[in-house]
Amino acid sequence: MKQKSITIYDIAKEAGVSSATVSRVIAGNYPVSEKTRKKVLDLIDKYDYHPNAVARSLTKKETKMIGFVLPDITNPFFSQVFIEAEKYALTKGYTLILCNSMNSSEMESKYLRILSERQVEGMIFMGGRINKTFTDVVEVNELLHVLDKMPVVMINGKIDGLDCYSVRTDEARGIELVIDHLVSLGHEKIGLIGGVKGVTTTDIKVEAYKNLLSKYRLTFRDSWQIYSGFDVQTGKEAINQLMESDKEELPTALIGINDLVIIGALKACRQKRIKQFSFVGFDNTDLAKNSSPEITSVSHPYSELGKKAIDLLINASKANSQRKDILIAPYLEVRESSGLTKL
Amino acid sequence: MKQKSITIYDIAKEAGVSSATVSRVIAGNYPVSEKTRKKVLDLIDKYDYHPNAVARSLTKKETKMIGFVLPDITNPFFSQVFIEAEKYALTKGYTLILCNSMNSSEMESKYLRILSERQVEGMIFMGGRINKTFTDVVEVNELLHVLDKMPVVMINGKIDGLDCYSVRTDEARGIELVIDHLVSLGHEKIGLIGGVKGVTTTDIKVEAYKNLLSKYRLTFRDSWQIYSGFDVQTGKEAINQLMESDKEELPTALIGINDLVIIGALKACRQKRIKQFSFVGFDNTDLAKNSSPEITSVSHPYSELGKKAIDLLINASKANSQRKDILIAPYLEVRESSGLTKL
DNA sequence: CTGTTAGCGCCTTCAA
DNA sequence: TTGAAGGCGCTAACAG
Repeated sequence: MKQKSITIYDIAKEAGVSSATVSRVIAGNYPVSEKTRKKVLDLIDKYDYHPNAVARSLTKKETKMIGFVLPDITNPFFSQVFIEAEKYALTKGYTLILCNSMNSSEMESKYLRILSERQVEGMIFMGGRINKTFTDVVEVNELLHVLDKMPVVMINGKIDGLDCYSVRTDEARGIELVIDHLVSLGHEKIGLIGGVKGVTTTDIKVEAYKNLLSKYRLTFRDSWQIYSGFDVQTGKEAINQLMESDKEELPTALIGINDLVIIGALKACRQKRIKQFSFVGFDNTDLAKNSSPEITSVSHPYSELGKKAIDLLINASKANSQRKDILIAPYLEVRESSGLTKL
Repeated sequence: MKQKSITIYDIAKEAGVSSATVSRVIAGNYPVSEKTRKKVLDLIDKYDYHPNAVARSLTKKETKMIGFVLPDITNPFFSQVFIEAEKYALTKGYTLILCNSMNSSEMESKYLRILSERQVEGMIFMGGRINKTFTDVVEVNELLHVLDKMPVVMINGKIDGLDCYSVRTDEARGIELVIDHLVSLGHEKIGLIGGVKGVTTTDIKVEAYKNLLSKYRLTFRDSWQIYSGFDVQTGKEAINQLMESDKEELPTALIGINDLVIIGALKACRQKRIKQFSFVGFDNTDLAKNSSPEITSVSHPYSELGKKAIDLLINASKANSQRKDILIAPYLEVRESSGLTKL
């Protein structure tokens, strides 16, 4: 392996033209006579020549690379957005660099530096520091430095006072979809489990939940809205806590802050042989589809989120007329779990 | 945004030294007087200067980038390896470029070209063309071109006659772990469902399965080994097919080619109210853990696979003494599903 | 339509 | 211990 790589000069010399001409043939942006064009193309083919993107980046001061920072790509919630962004970026000639911060602020900082050194043309953030309601000053400062050099898009997150683009799922609308669905099935007592107070996505959902109950004049009990967390275990805990409250006044349907919480809740109910709840999850991950019973879930507009994020970055320099904040509606994927109790 | 970026020259000028000296301070590989060193470092700090990795790559002819090509990062089987590789690469100063081929040969080819142009120092392949038992000539030729320029590692796949590195899970050993486990639970009639004949991972498992049954003198029926596919639906189909065969001679335990197939099988059994099988999956994805019942599954050595792949690439140029093929043992994650039938 | 020239930002001899 | 100079491979004026 490792043969000396051939350059634009080698092609030029053998074709009896200058390197500039070869460059023009490749770029196709300036006129070249058909004859020399063909000669050059033949040689390019003969030697299987490929232009060196590093050299090109240095000259043109554009790398066609975008950094994508998220906590953990094994989480389908992130990977589904990422993959859509990648596919779309490819069609636009951009390459993404995925950076898994593993929820570590240090790793996130390290990646910020690396991406910056590698001269990416923009960064996309999803999860991590952009989802804290109370933000860390040092972390925000790092982002400010980045913003000095390139455009930034935040997906499903936002930090106040940071002048960057954002693309978000309209989660309040998601909760509305769920409640409409449950009400149409006859439910009037609806609970919300999971999440952590102070995390943006939780706060938005809880607020929407309360507003809608009030708007629809549905019953509300403090004990029906249970903060617990984001994983399976906390879903179980939420059920335990719920069942310890007044048995006379239990909800008939439960909305989960995400699918995992619902999976936990289902497990707890199965163990305790409880069959009195209908369930709706959030995120529409593969877990929802493959669970038994299959879980009705709010689906983020994954494809749109990914594409819009890329579009915003690519067009950031051109039109500063474009909207900086984009809100996209989710949709409801109805499956078995929301029809468990017949009312 | 987009301020003119400062260079090594700006630092040099203000420090009253040459750019070479600044370069030396940064690299730290040549002696520099303590006084100028400090002066330079102070300025670097003052201007928050970061060296331009693109320019460095061009001069040093090393990009510290590695391409990682796989079919679909939303599949946890791939993402778990990728993330381990990424974490490890980071500690070695390398950045990975993830390329999702979406099982499209065209996209895979396109990415090969892009990675090559971007001057990555090596490529890792997982899934896709490297898993076909019968290989496409054109596809192999493309890989040969790549091999001319850089080292290549294949994870859990191999193409004969291609001189590249490989890291694989010892899947035959995985099947042995499963059968040992099932035998220890008293099973003597064991089936294997899922997969497609001609796909390497299927072939390896089926062969190991047959060998071990014969070695342990366990009953074998042709109807107990059912090719069907790799997803939930095909798992259901396998059960349907199995139940149409001689009812007197059914297995008591079923091994799945992967977790999804077992999830499908569990669904089918629940629908038909069949309770006569124990189940073991393969891959140990989050689906296995979060399913009900939780699925016993063979876990790939995800972390080792990822790390070894990176190590092989990084050391490819140095020691050609290292082994080119590495086989790593999987382990069994025992959960509920293998204990469903008491014998 | 085509060649010449001057960088892009950095590293690495070679000389001092 | 330091500076000058050349070059990595390509592109973008500027001439012609």
